[in-house]
Amino acid sequence: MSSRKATSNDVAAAAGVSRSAVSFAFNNPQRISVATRERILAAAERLGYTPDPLGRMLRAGTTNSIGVLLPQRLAWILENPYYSRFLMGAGQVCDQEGYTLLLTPPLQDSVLKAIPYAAVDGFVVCGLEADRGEVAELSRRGIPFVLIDSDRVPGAPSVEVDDRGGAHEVTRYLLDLGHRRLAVLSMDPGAAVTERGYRGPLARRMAGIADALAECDLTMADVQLTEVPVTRAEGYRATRDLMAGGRAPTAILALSDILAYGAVDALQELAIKVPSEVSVTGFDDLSESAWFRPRLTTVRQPIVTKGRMAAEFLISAIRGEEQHPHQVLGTSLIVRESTTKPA
Amino acid sequence: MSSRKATSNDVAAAAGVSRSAVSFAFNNPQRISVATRERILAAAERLGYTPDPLGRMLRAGTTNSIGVLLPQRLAWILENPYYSRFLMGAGQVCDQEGYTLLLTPPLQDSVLKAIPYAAVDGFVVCGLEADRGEVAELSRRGIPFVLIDSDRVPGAPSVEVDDRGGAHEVTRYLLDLGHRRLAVLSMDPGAAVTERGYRGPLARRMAGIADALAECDLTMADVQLTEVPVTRAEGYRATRDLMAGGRAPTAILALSDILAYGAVDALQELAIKVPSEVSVTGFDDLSESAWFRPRLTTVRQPIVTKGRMAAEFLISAIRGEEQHPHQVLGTSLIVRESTTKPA
DNA sequence: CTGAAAGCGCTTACAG
DNA sequence: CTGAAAGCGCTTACAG
Repeated sequence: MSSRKATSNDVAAAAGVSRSAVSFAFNNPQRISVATRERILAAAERLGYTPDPLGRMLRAGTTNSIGVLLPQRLAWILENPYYSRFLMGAGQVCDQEGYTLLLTPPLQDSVLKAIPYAAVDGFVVCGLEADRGEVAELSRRGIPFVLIDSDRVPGAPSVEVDDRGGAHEVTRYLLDLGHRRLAVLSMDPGAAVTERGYRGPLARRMAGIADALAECDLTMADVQLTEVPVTRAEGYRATRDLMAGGRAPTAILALSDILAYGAVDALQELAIKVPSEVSVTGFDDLSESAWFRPRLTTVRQPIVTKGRMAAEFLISAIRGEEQHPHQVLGTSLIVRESTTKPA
Repeated sequence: MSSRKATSNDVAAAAGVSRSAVSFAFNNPQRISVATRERILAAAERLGYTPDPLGRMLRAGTTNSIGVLLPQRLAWILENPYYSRFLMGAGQVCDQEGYTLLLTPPLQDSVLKAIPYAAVDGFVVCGLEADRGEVAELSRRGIPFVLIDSDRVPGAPSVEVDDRGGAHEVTRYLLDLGHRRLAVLSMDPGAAVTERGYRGPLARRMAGIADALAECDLTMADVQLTEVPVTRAEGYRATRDLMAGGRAPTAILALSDILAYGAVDALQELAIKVPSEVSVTGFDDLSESAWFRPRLTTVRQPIVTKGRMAAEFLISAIRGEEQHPHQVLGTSLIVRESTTKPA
């Protein structure tokens, strides 16, 4: 038993047949006689032969794998329940269609650089807020891709959510309840983005908030905006700071359920009653939000559906079927127990 | 612009050089003159050429990707926070070492079948409770692998947690508090496993519980065992049933935090106070458990570390460095607010 | 029923 | 500094 991996050549030699026969034994049994086949299989077993997937893929021109091109390192992505949900949706389709899922984080901090190294039949591209050549690189590679959580790029298929409408609806709801001292707890857009304003879903949510404020003759200057990384601990910390400040809000509008959980944690610790003293809203409607106490009022976005559709569109593009240029999914306001009129 | 993807051949022809030169232009610039290089790059740009990753990988004999061989469909795996944590640990290492992560679910319901189709340099194998030839197939493929959450297989490297010790400790803790009417809320081991008793981590946890019971002259027959799929809703449902039964427990020992959350949900809905009327314990110590109300008493297992170690061991094996045959990580009982003496 | 050949796309010794 | 050749491992028309 040599240490080198056995190839179809070795098996062919051992069984006294050609490489074609070996391949047929594995992939096309009816093309060779039973006797030959058994001889080949026995030799393969003895040598510990297994067809090399890379050779197969190169030959077939297909990997049966779809890539998820991620905007951040894996450790951060997988910490975020939003991405778990999204990947679950994409995973459903992979399960169904027999694809594996390649998680592709930036290479040397560059999404662009990761593109040419992934052995996949297509990409779902996540959170590409500012296109820094990624779309061009993707087209150059000549494999299909679908954008999600991005700004719209002409000619690039995408699956989006009506973030603007969702943010408008929840803001309007709080305003209609009578709240005027609003705090917005937003996700940190990251250093790169600030120079030219918001991008992607966050920009749309901000616009939605502004829309609603304008309807009540208010502007963004009338709300307290805090931007933090999306973790429960950061939501907690930010809320403690907020409540310690001069003009405490009567409602906290979080742009993520995770941040809303942290906000409630902080308020409870400060013995401030939710919702009677301060209302709190989230965004996403993660499954925990229905179990959370108080049950969280939030904007539901169909995260799993988004993942599912993105993967479905991608796979039909891979198969050369119909093209789906853009798809916008609706949101809905889920009113539960964490909101009420201001005291 | 033809629809066929450009290859290094096309670029070579367009630039009037050999394919070697094209390769050098991309991978080894100093081997050719600046002028030639620029001519080649210009041609590549014009033709939209990008080196094909599959050709490159086949040649190099390396994919820069590690596979995670999963025991269930992606949709189920990604629904389970346990796996998110585990993948986060593995992801940390991938980030650091520049690997991508290929999620490889069973193919046609067979873990075995998925093995030869994944273009990876090695596998982390999860939850292989009963070895049905997977280990042999893995060895045959001739790439390194590390087992997680498995029974020990001779010669197969693994990273484990001291499930038995953890289960012993929490059971003993409840017993020492004075609880004698215990209900154990366990994960459903799946149809295949029951015939020959428990396997893997679940078997070890059961053994740990039995150890502790024996120390108080009790046996498994003295506890109420319920087995359900690991979701909060199932934990909730099972607990409602439990409390409706004849001899309601004074303590519920859940073998997963998720199930413990569901148990508390049910108790709260039944207006049964936790912990004063019924104590509840979990297993895992997910990050939410510290935020949960009442803060959950649970067995902490180092899930992220497990993922990290598995990936580290795998990568050093891929690099032909030292071998790490078996590693057992400790657990610890985290006592919080969900447990107290029986009423 | 079986084999020799071509080719998927790439890179790296080897000559010149 | 540059090119022709070999080869990574596979499969599938094409002959026989």
